[in-house]
Amino acid sequence: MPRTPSENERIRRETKEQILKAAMDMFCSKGYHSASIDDVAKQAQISKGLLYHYFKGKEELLAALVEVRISDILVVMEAAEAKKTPAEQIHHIIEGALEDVRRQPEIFRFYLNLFTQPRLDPIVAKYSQKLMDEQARQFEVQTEMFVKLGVVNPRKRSLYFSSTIQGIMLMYSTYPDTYPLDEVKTQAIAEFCC
Amino acid sequence: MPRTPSENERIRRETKEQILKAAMDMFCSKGYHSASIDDVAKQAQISKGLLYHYFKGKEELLAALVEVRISDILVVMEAAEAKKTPAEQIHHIIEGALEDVRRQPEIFRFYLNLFTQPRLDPIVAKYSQKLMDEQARQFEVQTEMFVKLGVVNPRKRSLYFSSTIQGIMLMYSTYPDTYPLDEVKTQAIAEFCC
Amino acid sequence: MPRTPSENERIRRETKEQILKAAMDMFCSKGYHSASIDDVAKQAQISKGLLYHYFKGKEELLAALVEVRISDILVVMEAAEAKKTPAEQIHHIIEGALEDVRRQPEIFRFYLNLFTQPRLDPIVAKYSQKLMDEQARQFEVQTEMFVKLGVVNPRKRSLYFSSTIQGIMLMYSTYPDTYPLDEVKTQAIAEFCC
Amino acid sequence: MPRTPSENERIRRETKEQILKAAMDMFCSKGYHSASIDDVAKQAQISKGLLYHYFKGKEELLAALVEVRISDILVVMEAAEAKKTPAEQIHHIIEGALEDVRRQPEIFRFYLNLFTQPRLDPIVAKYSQKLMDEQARQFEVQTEMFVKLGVVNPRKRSLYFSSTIQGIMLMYSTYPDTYPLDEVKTQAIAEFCC
DNA sequence: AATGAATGAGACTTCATTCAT
DNA sequence: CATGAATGAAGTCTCATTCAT
Repeated sequence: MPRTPSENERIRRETKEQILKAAMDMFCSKGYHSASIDDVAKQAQISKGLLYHYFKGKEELLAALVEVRISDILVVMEAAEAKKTPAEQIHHIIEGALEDVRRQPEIFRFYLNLFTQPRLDPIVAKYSQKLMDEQARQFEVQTEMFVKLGVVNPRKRSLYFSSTIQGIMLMYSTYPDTYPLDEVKTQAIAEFCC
Repeated sequence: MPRTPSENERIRRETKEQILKAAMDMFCSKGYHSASIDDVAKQAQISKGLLYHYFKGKEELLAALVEVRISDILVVMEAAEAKKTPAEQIHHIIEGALEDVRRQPEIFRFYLNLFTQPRLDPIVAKYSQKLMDEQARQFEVQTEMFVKLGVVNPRKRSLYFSSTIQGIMLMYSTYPDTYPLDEVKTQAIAEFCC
Repeated sequence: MPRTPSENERIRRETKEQILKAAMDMFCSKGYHSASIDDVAKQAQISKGLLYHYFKGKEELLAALVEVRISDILVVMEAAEAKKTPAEQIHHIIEGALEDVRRQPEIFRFYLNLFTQPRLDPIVAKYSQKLMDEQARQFEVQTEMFVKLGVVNPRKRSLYFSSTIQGIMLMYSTYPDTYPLDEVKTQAIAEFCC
Repeated sequence: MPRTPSENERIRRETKEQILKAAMDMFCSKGYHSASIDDVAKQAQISKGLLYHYFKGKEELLAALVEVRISDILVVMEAAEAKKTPAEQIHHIIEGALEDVRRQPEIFRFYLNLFTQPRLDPIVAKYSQKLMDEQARQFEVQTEMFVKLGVVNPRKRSLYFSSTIQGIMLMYSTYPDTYPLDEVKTQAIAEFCC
């Protein structure tokens, strides 16, 4: 008795989700290169064959995860843009970024790791670039906020802001147990939100 | 007649140096996991066998490079400590860190990549930890400088300072062609050196 | 449709058997250290990868073969114990041991070779020890037979018996073409079975 | 100032001796295949290069050791032949063989290991064969003793005798700490020397 | 949709041997 | 006589991917 098409569709979606979650888990805990397809399939509790049925290969898993990451960034930025004043907008970016790294420091580490991957790595570089492109696009949006805020050199200020936030995220994800994220967040808000 | 011990010593030193340089090159351009021993040997223009004559394995190459990195960090910090006023000291740290990343952004990227490697990676974690330990030690030294500077909460300030510097280095090494390092450096000096 | 679990089970069993047979062949003809995994895989007409799919490594092949050997020894000893009189029991041990070496002198040679391997060989020693332990256990059983036989010093007699049988097996497996196994067997039976 | 020819000759002999001793040590403790040329050179406290100056390769080391073994066997057999009565002759063989294995069980193990090496092992087989040939030659000498002793079937008796002695040596070298060599020796003498 | 048996390229490493000095 | 730097073939093992069912 064959499944109905809609049921098939649901199974497909759920299984894909399950695989992506497993891939994120394994990539985070072992690294993209060290995590094997076997690891991912076992974590997702499916067979290797089925994994290949859903994703063309290891690379496509990475691609899908990067897509998710990009859309996550977009969500935060769009929510920020929806705020009325530029101060609120920047405040929202800080909150969004720092609360995200607080929730899932390993995931941030993973993307940062991707980012710092050698550009010659034939597979990884492509997706690293995608992330960089998206970040550059969001940088323009953010700079516009500093323009509205009326600072002297908005582009430079925006860059310094990004550097600081990235640095905080880097350090928190490195020392998640001891880094006083709240206090540092306050300091950042004080410096950039007026 | 055998070679004299001193000549052997010279050959050993030079070949080791050559290998380490090749290893740094390949690890930077392909990443630690993706660069093969073959790659390193070819880059160093020696046989795989000779590489193993000098280093017990791939891991020992990494260990040696990490040692070099740690001693580089130490040199900057000691030079900073030798300065008379705390403002000069912090200024020297900023200069040291940012000029280093300007000279060799890929090398900074490589160590950052090591840093963001999953802690479960059995080989890499050990050396990543070594770097973290050294950085923690240097953080204490740096905090002492902020104490002397008389800021309100020196530890918090020191942390925020480190986060900012790390963030700048991260972003510069990501966009070495467009990032206005000089201007950002000026901004950082203005913020932290008084 | 996937294969049924039972069919997979069958395939696994058969392939494993095939590999173990090939391993025994190659170990016998080239020795444990000299036979390469490639040799075994080729002999079994499978790929190296599949071999590793079934056995964790070369050592596990050896382990599996030693298990088989131990169970072979057990079978003979249990059959001997089932006999009614001690004379019959000892007679059965002689028959079992000598007919085994007659059927497969190379296999006996292989295990003897394992036995005489240096204790420091990190891999081999473990399995050599397993064989020795089992032999020691069987020696106790055998000594009990000599007790029942009523000889003066049963332990010493049992040891002398074992030495003789081992020596015969050693010499037959060394000169299988010329050694008069039947006549020597008769001599041994005459000496030990009354 | 060059050495005198005779001094050179002495150095050569001593160094060769030293190397052979080191080779025996390493082969016994690690096995012929597992012991590396480096191991032997280090044990002999000389350089690899010098070892190759004295011996063409690993195989020649084995050859030289086998020569030594053969001449050791010969010494015992000739001493036995010099005895007056056949009973004394056989007694001397027993003493010679068993005291030898008592003194150096590992060395006996090593040669037995060589003996049980697969015949296809291209290197080892040759020397294993040499040992077998010599043993066969000595077997004839020994059989003649049993002829003089007046036993019914001297050839068969001689074979049974060899098997027993070999078995005792095998078992003693396997359990040197617990095997009651003296008592078993007495038993063997009682059985074969009258 | 689903399984896991099967493959083969390529990774790390060891080691007998050669050679310049 | 003596050294140890240097080589390269061969070995063990991993893993992304394919395929029959």
